[in-house]
Amino acid sequence: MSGAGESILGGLNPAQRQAVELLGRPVLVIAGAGSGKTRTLVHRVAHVVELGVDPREILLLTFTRRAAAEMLARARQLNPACAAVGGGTFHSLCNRLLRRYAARAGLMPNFTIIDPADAEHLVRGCIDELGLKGGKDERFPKPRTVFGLISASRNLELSLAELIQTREPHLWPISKEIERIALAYAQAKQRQNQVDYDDLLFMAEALLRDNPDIQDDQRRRWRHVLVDEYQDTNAVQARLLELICGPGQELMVVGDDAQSIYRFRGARIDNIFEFPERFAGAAVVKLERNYRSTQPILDLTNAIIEGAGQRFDKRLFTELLEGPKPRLERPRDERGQSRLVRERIQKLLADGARPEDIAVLFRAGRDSFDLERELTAEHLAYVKYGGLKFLEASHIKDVLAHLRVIANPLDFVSWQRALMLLPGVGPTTAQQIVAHLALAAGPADFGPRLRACPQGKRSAPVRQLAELMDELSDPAAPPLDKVEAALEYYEPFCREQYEDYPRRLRDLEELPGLARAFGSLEDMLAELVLDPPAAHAEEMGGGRITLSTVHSAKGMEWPHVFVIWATDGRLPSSASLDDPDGLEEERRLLYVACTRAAKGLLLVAPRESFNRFDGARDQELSRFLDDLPAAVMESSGGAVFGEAFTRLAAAAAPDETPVARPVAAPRAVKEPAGPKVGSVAGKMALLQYDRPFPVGEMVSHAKFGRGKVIGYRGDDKIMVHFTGYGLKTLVLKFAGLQPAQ
DNA sequence: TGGCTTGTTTCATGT
DNA sequence: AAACAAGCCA
Repeated sequence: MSGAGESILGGLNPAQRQAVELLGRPVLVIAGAGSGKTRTLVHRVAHVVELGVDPREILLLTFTRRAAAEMLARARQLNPACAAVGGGTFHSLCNRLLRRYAARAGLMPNFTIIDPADAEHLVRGCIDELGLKGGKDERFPKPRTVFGLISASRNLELSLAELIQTREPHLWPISKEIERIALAYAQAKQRQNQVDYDDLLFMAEALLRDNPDIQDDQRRRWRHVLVDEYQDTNAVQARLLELICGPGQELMVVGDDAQSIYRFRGARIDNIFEFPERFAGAAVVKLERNYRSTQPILDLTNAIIEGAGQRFDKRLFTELLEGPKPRLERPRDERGQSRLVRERIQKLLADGARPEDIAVLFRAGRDSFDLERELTAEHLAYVKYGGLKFLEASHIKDVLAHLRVIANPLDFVSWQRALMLLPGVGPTTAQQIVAHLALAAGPADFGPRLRACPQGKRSAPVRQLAELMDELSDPAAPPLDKVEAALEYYEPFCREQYEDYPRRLRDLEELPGLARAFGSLEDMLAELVLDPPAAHAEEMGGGRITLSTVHSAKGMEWPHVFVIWATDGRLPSSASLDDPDGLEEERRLLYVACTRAAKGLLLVAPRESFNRFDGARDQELSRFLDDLPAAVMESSGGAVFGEAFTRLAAAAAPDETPVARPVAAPRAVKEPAGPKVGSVAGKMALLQYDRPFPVGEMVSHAKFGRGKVIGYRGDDKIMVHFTGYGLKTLVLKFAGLQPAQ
């Protein structure tokens, strides 16, 4: 065994090796971006299997199912026995627990899991039911807003009243009504045997907390627990971990506070900081050596994160010194951006890069629409992650609705959806039919009841639906057969309803392939809701460029990365500009985006964007890039600072005819042109008078020796790249720098 | 009355 | 793109 063990540990650096081998106490691994975090987790799994631990007693909790699958595949390569390791997300673990102990959790075992879109439907139903529509003039908040509050209140574990006061103060007068909706929503879920994402966590927590025998059972079941992306867990998830992991079990959590990007969903960076208190005797291991990126890329990312209030101090360093500097390009507009990115991609491909080596990252799903058009026109194949999900597309939901009512006959939301597809059936008629169906004893009863109700007697389409239900309710039929029956039934509706039906029918073709993997309809639906496949995910291996939101790109890396829309208002998103904590998260988001790059990084920030209301609007460079030292980036117009200067000059010069800007009253917009220009001018002054060492010059420091001035941060700090110590930010007043020859 | 059509509005991030 | 409101028609 020692031979194999050696080979597993062989390629690890000392810190990684320590994390892999440390047993007998809880371990917190602080893993900087690209520091071999996944490698460490995978090797630890394989290592303990080598030591003789039964792989079925190992639990690997990750942020997405995709991450779990990838890690387990890698572990299997090290040792085939790792195939039996248990892996998944907190949500999927909770799902399994709740199905197994449904009765004791107060559920029926065939409960359906609803996604936020379903939840909003339910909430809308509750608002109607309570008669809260509001009069002519007064507008009641949208279901989306109300559900957002309900979910936030649960994730942050604050009362609705508190949340409304701080987050949506204008809704304060109707907070009582919102509380009534929240209650009605909870009751509706219970009546319909449904569970939302938040319920999965809280109900599993209650199950473990209130049933010591189940908790013991879990604690005995898992000898080893490993948790990835711990910085993005929320309060319940941390408590669940405490419930599952007692003394005597081996626990390792891995995270990076600089990469926490799910605050909006209740993630607590503090879970990391509190780990040593909550798990007594914990050891902390830091992984600081970066294996992914070249030094020029790290110089940029270190500079970006420098401005954040980081608490676990890490110094990322690498030995990959060679490589081009990250570049910044400022095309005129979105089309220019798309063309530029497309051309650079074609150049990379011509130079021998593979499509799968290239990724384009962005803040929001829609930020890539124009680029997608450009890539499609040039026949460049891509996969897109994030944004609209496969499951959220209405045609997919339509088909699944028919299957969901079979799995859970109480799922009236799905009934409503299925019925409203029929010609002549709108909300009211659907409601009437549902009233008849609610009396059904089970799926086998649906067909007869549909035929017997008044609408069924009159309408041929309703009778067709009845036939489908007869077919679907056969308990012996495998999920695949049911999916195919539902697809066959739905196809004509799809052709009828959607102009772009060929694309949608192609999407639907994915379903049978997914169904094959599952033994029961319930399992299939649950997995599908918890881990929706990426849109247009066609067969792998064909070699496709990746398009991804920054969130979905977490944990991934590519040799060549493009970050598009690096402008103020997109990244940072305009929605977070007035919230300092939200803004901090935007900075980390840009950090995560840039640290995905191994060799090449290109940031693109169009100079203007167009939208229907305001016409063309000038776009400022993202504030996180604007205040960066010039030397960490190259841009086509020279240094970044030159960029700002060009802008200043352009603003001062009376431009051509004031371009067709709508005369209609502009909406109240922040950032009037004046002060912004003023601040740029202020910067120029600083450069001249307050910055004693020119960028690019060599300086010397008592402790760090010789280094090159990379740039300044604000008025009082200087950034210097020291030979042997890497990039440092020093307070000018105290640094005692001397010019060096 | 209820369903359907048309125009308007709005749109992070994701388990 | 899809949800919503308003107005039209059976």
